[in-house]
Amino acid sequence: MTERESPDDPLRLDRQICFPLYAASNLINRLYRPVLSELGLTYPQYLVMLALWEHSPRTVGALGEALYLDSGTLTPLLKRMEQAGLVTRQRDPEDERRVQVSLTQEGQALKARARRVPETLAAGFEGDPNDVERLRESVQALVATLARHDES
Amino acid sequence: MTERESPDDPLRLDRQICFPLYAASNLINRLYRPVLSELGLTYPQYLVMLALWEHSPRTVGALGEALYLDSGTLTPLLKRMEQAGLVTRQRDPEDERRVQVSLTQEGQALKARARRVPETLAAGFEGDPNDVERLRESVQALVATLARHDES
DNA sequence: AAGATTTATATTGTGCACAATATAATTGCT
DNA sequence: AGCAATTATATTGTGCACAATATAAATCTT
Repeated sequence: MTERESPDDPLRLDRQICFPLYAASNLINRLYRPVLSELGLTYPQYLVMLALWEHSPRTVGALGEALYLDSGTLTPLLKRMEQAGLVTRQRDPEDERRVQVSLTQEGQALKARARRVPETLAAGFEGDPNDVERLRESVQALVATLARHDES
Repeated sequence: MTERESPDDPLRLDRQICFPLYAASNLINRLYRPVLSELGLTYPQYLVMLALWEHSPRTVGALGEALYLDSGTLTPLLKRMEQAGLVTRQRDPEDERRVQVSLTQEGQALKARARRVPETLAAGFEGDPNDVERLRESVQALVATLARHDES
C-alpha cells in the first residue's frame, strides 16, 4: 500500500493539466471513430480533410504546420488516403523537394457527406455552447503557447 | 484550388473544439518526452506511475478506469514497465481473473526523482497560474462528460 | 451442481506519433 | 562554377490506442 492523503502533492493525477487534455483527446478520438468510419476516415485523416477542404493543394509541410504533425506521421497517412482515392500526391515541378497534396473529386465530394459530422457529435460535448466556445478559445491559446515552446 | 472564405462553415478547422485538444495532447507529449526519458518513462507510463504513487497495488482494470484506457493498451505497456523493473504483475489469488500491479522498490523510489517534473514543465504552459487552473477544471469537466457518453 | 452469463485480462491487427536518420533538391557562399 | 549548408520529404524502429476477438475464472440460474 502506498502513502495516503497528500492533497498538496504536485504529483497527484488530478492536479495535472496535462492528463485531462490527454484523456479528452483519447475520448474524442473514440467518440468520432464510429461516425468517421462511415466516411472511411480515421480521426487524423478527418483533420487532413478539414485542412484540404479549406485549401487544396497544400504541401506536406503546410499540412504539418497546420496540424502540428511531421512527415513521419503524415507521409504514411497520406499514402493511405491516396490508396483510398481521396488525395493525390505529386512532386512540385517548381521545387522537386516538395510534395503537393491535392483533393481528388472523390475527396472534394466527401465534404457533402461530412457536413453533419459536427452536429452529430455536438451531443457528446453537451452543455452551454458558450462554455464550449470559451473552452475552445482557451485551449487554442494554450496550443499557441505550447507550439511556441516546441519550436525553440 | 478549393473554395475560399466561408467564415460560417462548420467544417472549418479553427471552429472545431476537438482539434485544439488533439493538438495540445500531442504537443504536451512532445514537451514531456525529453524530461521523462531521463527517468526512463514515456508519457503514458508516467501517468501510470502517478496513479500507482497515489495507490499501489491496483488492478489493471482500476488503472484503466483512472486513465480511461483499456487492457489492449495497458497490458503491453505494463509488461514494458515490468521489464524495466518499475512494477510487478501478479494474478490476484482472491480472484484469478484480476492482475494486481504493484510498485517495486525501484518504482517507489522513482517518485523522488520525478518530484521536479511538474515545475520543470510549468514554463511550457506560461501565463497566469489561475488561468491554467481554470482551464484544468474546464477540461476535467469535459472529460467527465465525454466519459459518460463513452460508457453508454 | 451444471450450464449459461458475465467479468477481467490478454492477443491480434491497424493506424497513428515521433525521434533519428537518410536522401535528394535548393540555396548560399566564395 | 563549385561546394557547404539548408530545406523538404521519406524511411526505420519504438510505443502507444483501440476494435475485435480469445481465454479463463467467477457468478448466476434453475
